[in-house]
Amino acid sequence: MISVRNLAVLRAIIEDFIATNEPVASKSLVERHNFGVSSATIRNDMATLEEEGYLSALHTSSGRIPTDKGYRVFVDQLIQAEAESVEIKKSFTELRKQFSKTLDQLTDLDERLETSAQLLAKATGEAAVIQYPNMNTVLVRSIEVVRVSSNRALVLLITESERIQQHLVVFPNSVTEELLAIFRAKFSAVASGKLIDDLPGLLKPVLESFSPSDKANAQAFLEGVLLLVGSNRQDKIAFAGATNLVRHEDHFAGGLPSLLETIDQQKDLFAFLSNVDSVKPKAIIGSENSVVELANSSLLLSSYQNQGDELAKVAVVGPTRMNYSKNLAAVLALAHLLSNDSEE
Amino acid sequence: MISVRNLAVLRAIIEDFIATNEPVASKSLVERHNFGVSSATIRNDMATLEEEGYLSALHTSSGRIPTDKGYRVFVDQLIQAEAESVEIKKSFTELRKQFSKTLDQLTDLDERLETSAQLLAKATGEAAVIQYPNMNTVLVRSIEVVRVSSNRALVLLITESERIQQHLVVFPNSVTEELLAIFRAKFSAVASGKLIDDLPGLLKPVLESFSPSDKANAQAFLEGVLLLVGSNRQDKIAFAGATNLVRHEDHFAGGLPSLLETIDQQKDLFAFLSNVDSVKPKAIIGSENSVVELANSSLLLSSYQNQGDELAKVAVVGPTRMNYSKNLAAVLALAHLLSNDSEE
DNA sequence: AGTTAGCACTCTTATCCCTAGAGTGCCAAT
DNA sequence: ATTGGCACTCTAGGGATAAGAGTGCTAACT
Repeated sequence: MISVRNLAVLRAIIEDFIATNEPVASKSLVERHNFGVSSATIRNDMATLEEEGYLSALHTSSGRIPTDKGYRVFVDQLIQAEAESVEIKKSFTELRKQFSKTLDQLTDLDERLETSAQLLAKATGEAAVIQYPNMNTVLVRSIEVVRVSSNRALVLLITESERIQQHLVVFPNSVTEELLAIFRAKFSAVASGKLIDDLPGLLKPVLESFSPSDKANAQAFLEGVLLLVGSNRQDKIAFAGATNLVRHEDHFAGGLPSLLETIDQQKDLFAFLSNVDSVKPKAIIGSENSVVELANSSLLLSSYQNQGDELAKVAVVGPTRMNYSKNLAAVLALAHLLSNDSEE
Repeated sequence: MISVRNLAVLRAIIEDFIATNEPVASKSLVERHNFGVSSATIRNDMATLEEEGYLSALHTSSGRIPTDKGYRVFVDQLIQAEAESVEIKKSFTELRKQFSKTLDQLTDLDERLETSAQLLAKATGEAAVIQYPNMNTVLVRSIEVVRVSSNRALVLLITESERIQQHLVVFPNSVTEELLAIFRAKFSAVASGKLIDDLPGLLKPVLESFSPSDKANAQAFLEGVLLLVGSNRQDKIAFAGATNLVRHEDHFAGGLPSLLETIDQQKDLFAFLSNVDSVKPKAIIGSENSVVELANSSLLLSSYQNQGDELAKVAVVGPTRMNYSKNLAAVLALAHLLSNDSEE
């Protein structure tokens, strides 16, 4: 039923619509693209495409705009062709280089992800969402401590992927350098090489080995460590590019404020991203979206990994008429950088 | 020329205008406020206020809106009365409590200021800007180091105000724990008790004391420290609440994008804030503003201190018709929390 | 003197109506 | 299957008009 030219026309319409944000007319199509046929023929194609549900018209005598289903086949083609597309590949390597320039210097997890989101938002001109990594499969390298004052110290958790997190612990009693060194040695010895998730169970028994006089401080130390462990569990996301959403304000009929609130709450969005079961890049277009507030936006996402284990997702949020090909390259580039597979 | 009731009317008009964002009519004024006079009388008052430049009318038969000059006397009154105002005082203590709940746990400078900006933005419903503190008067307590891998270590700079900054240093050659301890000891000994600003000059000579084999690593260590010092000099600001600006989009006739860019660039805004020479809270209203992009917004700002030395400014950015009294309380509360005067 | 009622006057905003133009859908011809 | 041609539909924009909101002014009142 759908011919090759039909698809070409669909593709052209989507491209033009993304570029202009105006319903596309048969005449302007033949002007811009070389179909070698007249506008009347294109009109016939458009009619069949509309019958099949790939296009819709605002009213009888307006141009056509793509439906979600129309975007769907377009994006599917795009993702399919992603590996071969010279254009995407070029954009990918360029962005990868550009991103790594800023990212390579950052090791603090928060800073790294926050910056990543900002980079992605800037590169795409849309909003960017990055899930905090799932640390289930990451091993602890060591626990470190730095004394700040008589009763304060910074506790650091260092993983094999060299992500560093820290927390300032306030001790009930003053602590000496020596005591902190003992804390560090005992806890780090137990934690080293273990899964982050297992730390709570493993470290608690260590408490028993301290004399009553040190126990309160050791407890505070332990709580500091566990807080770092816990902070890996929060269903946190990094978000950037809110101002880009504003540019498309009119597109989000449901109301931008409610959309921003959903993002602020993080939980829903995090859960939603987690439930997308694809490791490969994927687009979720308009009405396909189960998060109501995103109903007339698109999500373009991919996942990043650690040694092949999926850590979390990277996504771009924008209007259904976003530039999928450009944004796909950006998402892939960032996902690649955040992954630890190709560690030098 | 300006009577007491004139001022009361001005005040009422401003309050109503802030609340409704509609030109205020004489009739609605007498309905909402108890002036005990008729609308005709109010009209006379409004006429004199307009003659004196406190009000303006969009067209002959519309209500009146405050001019920048009108806001000026209103805000001046407010700041004058700030100390006595029960309302502001109550709001102040409440917000202070609320802010401190989240802020007290944060010691990392970036995190602390970023969160502060977010809190302020949320409390005011406007955008918030916080200057990074001027570290000219802050003393270094110590330099610390944590080994992460054979050629990486986290270098930390701890100040007397217990602000902590860190940076991951990558060494050209691998380093042992012992060597790092020596680095730490030598550099920290020199830096301790000194002004941050003086570190570059003081630390460079230390390099000479290392054997040629260690020099490259020591150099990397030093560069890490200096980078931390340098990051205090960047004219950096923390910003939050961009989405709140969007709500007032129509108000920023000059264009929101350019405003956001100015904020993104940071430099201009930082310089501008630095040049405001008031330690006391201050409002900068609309056209008084020398930063063009802020020309039709207001800035409500105060400064925070360390032992009486001004560190930097805290500000709220919003439309000229923002809620000055509420926002003043919030700015004061945050400035108070960021100050180190009342250190426990 | 200051205040007030009353009314004419002004300007905006909404609504209706109309027309020009863009674009399609379809038919008959190729 | 494609195309030129043309009727048909719907929108966007431009007056024109009417209703309503609000002021400014005058003359009367306290």
